[in-house]
Amino acid sequence: MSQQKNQQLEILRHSLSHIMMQALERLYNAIPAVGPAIENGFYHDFDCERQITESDLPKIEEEMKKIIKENLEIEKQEMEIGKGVEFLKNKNYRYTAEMAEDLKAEGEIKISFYKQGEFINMCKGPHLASTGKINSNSFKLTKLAGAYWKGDEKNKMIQRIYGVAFNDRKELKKYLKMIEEAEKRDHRKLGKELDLFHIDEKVGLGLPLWHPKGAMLWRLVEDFWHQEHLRNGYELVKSPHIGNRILWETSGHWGFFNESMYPPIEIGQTLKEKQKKQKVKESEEYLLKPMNCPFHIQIYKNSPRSYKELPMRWAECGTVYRFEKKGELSGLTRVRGFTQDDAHIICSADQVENELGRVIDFILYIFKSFGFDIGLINVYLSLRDSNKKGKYAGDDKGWEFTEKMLRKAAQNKRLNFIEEKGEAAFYGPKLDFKLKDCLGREWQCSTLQFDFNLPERFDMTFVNNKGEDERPFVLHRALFGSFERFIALLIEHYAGAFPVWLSPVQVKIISVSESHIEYCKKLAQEFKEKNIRTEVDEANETVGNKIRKAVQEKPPYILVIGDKEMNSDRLNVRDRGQRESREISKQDFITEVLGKINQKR
RNA sequence: GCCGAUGUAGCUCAGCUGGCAGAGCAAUGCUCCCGUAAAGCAUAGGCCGUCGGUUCAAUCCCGACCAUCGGCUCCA
Repeated sequence: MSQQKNQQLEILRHSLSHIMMQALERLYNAIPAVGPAIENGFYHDFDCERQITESDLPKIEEEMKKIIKENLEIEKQEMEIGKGVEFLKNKNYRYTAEMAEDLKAEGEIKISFYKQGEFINMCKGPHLASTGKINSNSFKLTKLAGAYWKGDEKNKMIQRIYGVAFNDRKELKKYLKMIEEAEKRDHRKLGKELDLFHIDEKVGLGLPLWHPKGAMLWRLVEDFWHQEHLRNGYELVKSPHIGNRILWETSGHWGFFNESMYPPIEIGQTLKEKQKKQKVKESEEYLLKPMNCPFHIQIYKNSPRSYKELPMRWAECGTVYRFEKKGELSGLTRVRGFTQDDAHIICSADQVENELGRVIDFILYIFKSFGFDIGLINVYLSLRDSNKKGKYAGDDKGWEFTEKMLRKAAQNKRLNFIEEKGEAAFYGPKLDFKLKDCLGREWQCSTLQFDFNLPERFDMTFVNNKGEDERPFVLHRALFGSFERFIALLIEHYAGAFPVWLSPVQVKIISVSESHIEYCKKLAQEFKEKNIRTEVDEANETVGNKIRKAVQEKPPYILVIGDKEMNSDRLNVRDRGQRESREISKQDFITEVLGKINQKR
């Protein structure tokens, strides 16, 4: 779509948001808060005594259509800011009034209002010329939500209604159909259908259990990860799941990360002693690790280091635990125990630039290997919000330097990134790569974090070529982010139809009748010895039914084995996505499958 | 954690205004021995998310809690 058309659509959506607000005011005397255009539609926040429910949406839509039909002219008016604030206060538009006051505090002199019929509110605009410009069939109110005023959970929660909007009914229908299709790719749905994983209440929320096929998928991803890291000059390290409180106090997690950490485990007695309520003799507190970095740093500190050893690139698939709020948990994309494909690069100041570049290249290579086009990935440079200094460790100078270096690295690699204030980690700025799930929600996967704080806190040093102690930098980076999240996005990306090298079952063999089962098993064994993952369906069912079930499991190849195959070296292959089968010699088939396995890029 | 919706068999879902809980698939057994998207018969499977309340009687009405889903906040 052209940029101009996009802008027009954005204006239409924004105007619709005002129309919805007008309807809400007419029907329920609601007080407006913010109401922007968003991707595919709009929303409007409002405060209202009545709790709006789903059953109210048709009525609101109807009122909106009435406003469209009234064809009210939308006019812009300007006011001196003091007068504007007064005006809004008189209307009891307390949220908009507060925003106007904020603008005033920032030194704004004038503010603009948009008026349509009896409805008038402060707004930057632009808007359509009149409400009648909108096609009544081109929008739909989709969902209700609560939202904190100004996005701060300390503030009051007000109500929000989302809508989707397009130029006409056809586009709207197309979009709704697309969403319906996308929902079929949902990893939570496919995880069940393909028997990959489940989350068990008895085990705990946000702690997924991987079934054999899911665990195989994980293993394949991890094997690839491992191989590529060795090729890229990394070494592996390994660390435990819990660490002494002192470690976390040193790292700063004890103070800066305590909202996301599980409370400590008291050590100094057994469970049995605790159950008997015996007194603890010597108590130590251990914490489940929310990050791997302090362990890697302790490995570094285990012996004196020389500049000749740098850079060190230490990687670990480390399982970490974070106590996420219940309402934030979601399938595999947001869990409480997850495995990061973590690595720490410890280097000197003059090596930083090169190392940052190498990591960016590695990230892009990994995405490409799993079929994610760079165009699908949103890149963010997450910076400190210098107004909220309590949230961050370290001095201004360090932040300025690291932010500058990271920005430069991203620019050098020609990344199309967006800068976001207030999104940095507590110990440094980061470059985040986010993928969209089937419903268009963004999830951070790769991250490259530039840390100048932990080296300080842990007093990391190396001896430079002048024989002096020097402080290294630490780059934290994850390519997948977490296996759980990345695999979730992989499942959705491929809609469960994984490329041959990633398929948990590559070849599904179906026996025509009882007499062929033995041969099928023999064939399967032969494939397995060639490292082709094979499964036989020997059920007492018709071929048609077994085909049907096999197709639902989405293996790349289905073989139907009967007399014909048993008495020759030919195989009958049905490729995924094809309704027609083909014939091929066994040898050629094996060569073909092995070729596909090696084809991963 | 907050706002809203939802919760019936392993899965997908029926179940009207309160009156003994239903189907298909899957499972198990038997029959059939079959060539590219559902063979036949039979059996088993339920604390209707949990706990309270109202009622002669609750899957159904009310309340609390738990979980899931969509948002908010937070985040890999």
